[in-house]
Amino acid sequence: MADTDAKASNFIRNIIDADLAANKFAQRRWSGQPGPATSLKVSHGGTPSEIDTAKIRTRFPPEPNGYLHYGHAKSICLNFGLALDYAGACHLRFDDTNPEKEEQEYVDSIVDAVKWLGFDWGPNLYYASNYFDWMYEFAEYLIQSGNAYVDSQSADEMRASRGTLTEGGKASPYRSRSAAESLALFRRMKAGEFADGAHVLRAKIDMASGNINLRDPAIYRIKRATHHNTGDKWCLYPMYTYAHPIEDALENITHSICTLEFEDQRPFYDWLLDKLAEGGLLQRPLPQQIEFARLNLSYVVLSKRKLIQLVEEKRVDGWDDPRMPTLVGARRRGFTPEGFRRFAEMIGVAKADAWIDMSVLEGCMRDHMNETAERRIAVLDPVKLVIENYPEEDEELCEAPNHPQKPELGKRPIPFSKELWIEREDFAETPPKGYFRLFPGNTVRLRYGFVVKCTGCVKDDTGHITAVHCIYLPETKSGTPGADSVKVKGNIHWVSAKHAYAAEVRLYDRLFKVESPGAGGRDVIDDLNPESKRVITAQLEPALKDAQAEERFQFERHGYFVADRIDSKSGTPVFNRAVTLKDSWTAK
RNA sequence: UGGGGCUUCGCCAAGCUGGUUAAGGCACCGGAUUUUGAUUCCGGCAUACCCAGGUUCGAAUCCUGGAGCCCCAGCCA
Repeated sequence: MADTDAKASNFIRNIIDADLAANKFAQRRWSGQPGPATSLKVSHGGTPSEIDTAKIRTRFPPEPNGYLHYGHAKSICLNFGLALDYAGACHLRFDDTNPEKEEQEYVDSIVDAVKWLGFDWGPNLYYASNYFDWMYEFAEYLIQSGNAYVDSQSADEMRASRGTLTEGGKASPYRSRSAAESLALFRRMKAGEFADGAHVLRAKIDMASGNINLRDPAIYRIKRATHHNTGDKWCLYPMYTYAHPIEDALENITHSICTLEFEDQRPFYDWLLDKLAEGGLLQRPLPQQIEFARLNLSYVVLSKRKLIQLVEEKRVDGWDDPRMPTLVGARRRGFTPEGFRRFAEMIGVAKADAWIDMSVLEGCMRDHMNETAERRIAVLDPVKLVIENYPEEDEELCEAPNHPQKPELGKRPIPFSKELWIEREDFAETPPKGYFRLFPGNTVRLRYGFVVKCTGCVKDDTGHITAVHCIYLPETKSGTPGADSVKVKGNIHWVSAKHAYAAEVRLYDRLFKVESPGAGGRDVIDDLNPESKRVITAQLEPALKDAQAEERFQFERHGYFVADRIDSKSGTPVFNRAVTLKDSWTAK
């Protein structure tokens, strides 16, 4: 994955370049562990802290409350990619400050997903919840320095006095409470003396600010819930707004990259860290928050609420359904990590709201698998082809290259006999204009086999074609001197009927049939593509019987398929279609 | 005049410390190769940068005014 080509410029790289040119981070120290400035004077081992050797530090900070999706892939590639390019480090950090929503199951799946995408956080796997003690101490400092107070209004009262988008808010009657009184109350909150919601700790900033986030945001709330990591140690938990900047600072993050909706939060981010640095609690330079536009993909929904709906209403087969835009789903679908990385590179990073067409992602997957997937033959909609002049009991081997552009991947034998399966759509009794496959009187090559001439077809009482007939030209076998003695335009694939492996194949297509599912107030359910999943029994070349779970192939003239990692059994793989081949014929 | 942000080819996106023929990718359209109607290759593809004024020898880049779109009133993240 060593990318030597210059990366496309973007505004974040420009910021980093400027920071590095100014030597902004040269004196940062890092003891090897996250911690406040006070812990940096000497490291935990008792020796002086070292200069941070990571040129930059970024982080991917998911909340473990759901499965990662395509949108996260963009952020992961961005953060880890930047760290790689700049000889920095990227931390995987669980932003687990709300125990009511978070579960171990999700942290496990997130770890798997990031690994699967090909990234490595080394020793830098962290949990916000491990910083709760420091966050608490910092909060006491804020109270003592007059920058925070305990508010005893109800949630409703707080909302009412916060004002509106166009009018400032009014101060809480508790805003003028003395630091000593707030501190005492805060300690009692920690000790569990109050019911949930009875009090809240608020930063004291500016109730009249045009930016609502600066109107004394709540930073700690009482919440009795068992935390997946800290258990029942705490009954009050920090809010994201307060916790996130501190997490970044404790971890020496240089560039804290997040999505646009947090832009209004940045003034608070800076305010908080500045106050704490003033108090000697954090080292400077402080991390800086940088916002970029999140991924919007056509034909896809990425909102957690809607994804949950799909799963709960059983519109899909779970979170890892190959049609789901989750990373676990993508993996089962046969999408590749390289494809995602290519996609992230291709769409770039900017601040303008952009809609990327799903076909771009599909194209990236196609590109990558075109380079890497071995070719195999599969007949998805089989109809018999009977070779009239081929002896009944005979059979012979033909040879097929595993990759047309990579001879080093070798060849494999495929058996040939009198009765073959071919694709129903490769025969036409009356061919449309421009059609150059099988039709009465026409010759085509059976790919890697012989040239055959179509003699007609057989139908049942209802007019349904049950078999196609042809004669073969024995001297035209692929790889023999006479192979090219007969020129043909058409080239179709086939599988020997008596040697074929009949397998379950799932043909997946886009989950939604419209560009913006759920737009205009519609229920996303109404926009579901009824043909997003078709399960068929296909006739595959015998070699495919040995496919290993998660092995990917190009089924020639069809697309890219993967042996399902869950349902494949040894000797009986089941295949999922990841994406079709580009088709400029049926597109017409 | 609540606050913040965005607007460059069909889709992304460089460029924005003023002077380039306005990068690059994807898509698309030609043509060549091809035992995948795939791939690959070669060629084409913005006198134009949301609009209107202004400054300047010169503006996508600076100034003024305007338009459109997105985000914010959780004790969610």
